[in-house]
Amino acid sequence: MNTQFKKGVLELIVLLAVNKKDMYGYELVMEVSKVVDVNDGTIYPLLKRLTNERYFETYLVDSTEGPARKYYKITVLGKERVEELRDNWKVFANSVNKFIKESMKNEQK
Amino acid sequence: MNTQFKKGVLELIVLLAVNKKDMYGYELVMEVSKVVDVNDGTIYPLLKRLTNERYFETYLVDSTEGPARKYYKITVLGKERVEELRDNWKVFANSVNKFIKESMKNEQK
DNA sequence: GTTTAGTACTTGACAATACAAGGTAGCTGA
DNA sequence: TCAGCTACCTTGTATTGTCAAGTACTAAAC
Repeated sequence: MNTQFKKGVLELIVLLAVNKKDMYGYELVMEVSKVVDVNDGTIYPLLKRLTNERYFETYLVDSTEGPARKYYKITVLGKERVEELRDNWKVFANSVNKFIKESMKNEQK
Repeated sequence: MNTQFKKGVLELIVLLAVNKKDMYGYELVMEVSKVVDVNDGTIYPLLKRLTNERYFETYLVDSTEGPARKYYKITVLGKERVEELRDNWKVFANSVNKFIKESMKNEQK
């Protein structure tokens, strides 16, 4: 998996996941891993940052399977951020795809 | 424009452009700018890196409009790299798009 | 003939983000 | 009790893009 492609996109994926439903860190690692390979040491600092930036709020819930789970819940600000990033991504991905198509028309032999 | 999205993709775009035809640095800055906002101070170091990694070869051509132009020409290794990155990008972009679609189905109100 | 605008490239300090590796600690079942 | 899973967190490092500054060449305007 190309590490560089992930830059910035992980934030979008995490926001999208939490936007769908409240999730705890470990659960998010599993969920996000379905889409892109990701290390848990990448997710936790990201969650912290997004919480600091007021996109998430957190609450603890006891678990019978281990230590308490820290759940992340999206805020109004977070919802705005999801939309912003989602739009940015679409525009970006479309321009890249367009450029790829055009450059495949006449490659050098 | 989201800076982070660009990471890694810029390499693909530059490779695609040079794969299409030999180009000089300044020309590439203009060409790539059509797709994504980019700083010329970003492109030149990237070209140097890609040349060091044997994806490009270079040659100088005099110009009547300023200093000599350093042209970049793609190598066999570079062509392989283009294909690899292009495939990686497609897989990556598709998974992200799929995840976006799925998460839009049932967002939290 | 000197200034100006545009072309062309380089360098170095900096910021953001992902990864690897490591640590802490709770719970369950053998 | 201790192995294995769950759950969370931190630190050091590498990669890559940005920004700012600078060098230098040419043509055309003045």
